[in-house]
Amino acid sequence: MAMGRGEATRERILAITEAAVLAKGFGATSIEEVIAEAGITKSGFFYHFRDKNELARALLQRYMERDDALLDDVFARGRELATDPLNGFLVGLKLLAETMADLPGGHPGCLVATYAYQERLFDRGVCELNQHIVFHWRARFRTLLEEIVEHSETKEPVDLDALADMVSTVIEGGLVLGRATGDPNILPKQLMLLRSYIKLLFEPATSAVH
Amino acid sequence: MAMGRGEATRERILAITEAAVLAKGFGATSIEEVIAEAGITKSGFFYHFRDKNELARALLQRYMERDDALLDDVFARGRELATDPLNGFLVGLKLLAETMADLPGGHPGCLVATYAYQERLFDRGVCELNQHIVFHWRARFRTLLEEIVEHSETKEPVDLDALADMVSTVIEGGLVLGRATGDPNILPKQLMLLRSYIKLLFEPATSAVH
DNA sequence: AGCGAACTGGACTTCCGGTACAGTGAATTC
DNA sequence: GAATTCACTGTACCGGAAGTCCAGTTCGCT
Repeated sequence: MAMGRGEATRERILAITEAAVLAKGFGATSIEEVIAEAGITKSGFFYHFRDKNELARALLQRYMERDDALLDDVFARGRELATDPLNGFLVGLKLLAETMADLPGGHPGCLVATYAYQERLFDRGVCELNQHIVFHWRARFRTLLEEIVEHSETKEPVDLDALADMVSTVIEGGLVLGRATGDPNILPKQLMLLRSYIKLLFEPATSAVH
Repeated sequence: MAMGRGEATRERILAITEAAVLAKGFGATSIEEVIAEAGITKSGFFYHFRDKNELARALLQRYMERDDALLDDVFARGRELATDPLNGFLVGLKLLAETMADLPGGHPGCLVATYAYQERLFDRGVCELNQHIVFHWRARFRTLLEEIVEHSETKEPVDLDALADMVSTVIEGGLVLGRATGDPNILPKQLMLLRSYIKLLFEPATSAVH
């Protein structure tokens, strides 16, 4: 990425802010501390972002792009390693769990959740972007699930949108519990339980012993 | 509850603050707006709470007690309506989903999650209480699950602590998604999917049509 | 009537978000 | 190489909110 001088500063501000926001929330992250760490002045900051809201939006945008790339990669690799869509999805979930487990200190948390619990702080644009991200997740996982149901039936009748949402639900919930307890292993374990559900739901019943 | 004059004011402050915190986060909730709504002065506020941190702790304490009472009730009723522990748990989950769905405007959100994403604002006592609540949930659901495994085996090998955590995970994740999208139905639906998992996991395979 | 709990009133400090605007060095363009 | 533009700096200021201090007041109970 060739970055101009301005772009590099903007990126530095975003990186510093993201760490701070995930560590202590958006409201508790002061512009002053960000500019102190970035080595710029307040005027410099407001040259790049009109206000804190614009910073929030840019941050969420950046977060979404990276998150998207990670999920693309994980589930594409899962699909490559497997012979059918169901197995691809299961491998993808396992890879995701491993990726989350391998992060030093655990996943730092999700900006979507951070924003969801501070909505009044933000303007409509930011809230809409947050909503869009969740719907984007839903569409992503639904696509994968639709490929699965073409090959195998579910043992219980389920709403595919809700099932797609369950992936996001488990990730968000796992992150909340992980943060609240300080245990980074909760998220990976929860992802493996979700995997177990998907497996039970789609795999033909085997009477085999484990 | 017979309340003294002081206790009533304290309770009023907590009720107003809880609504505000769930609506826009703790950082964005100013003491000034709380006292304005409560009709007291700043001095009056600081007579009851030393600082914002003590308010946070009292709020979380209150939240925990109510949450506890609700879960006690729901799963006790579930157990009464059913013949065995597994069915009792499944009915409890359904009752919980219905309770959440019946709340006007949906569940307002969970304070544990709110606090989890703003930890640096709080002192150790508050963070420890937050952690304690999650472990308390784990113990609660684990107890119920242990009764179930005494009667029926799981089809997949699962860690009971992780499975107990999954209830909290789905609730927290469902709330995050519900808040982010503005759709209060997500949480109930996710609870029903969790129910479906528990069912598949413990119920002997039936070849019956749904 | 008197005591203590539950406040009121007001003055003050610090920190932060945000505004305003004039100035400046480095790079790009003509 | 002069002009322009970008990417800032420096300074000064405002309003809101957390929090402190303390003196005074009202209410309920014994």
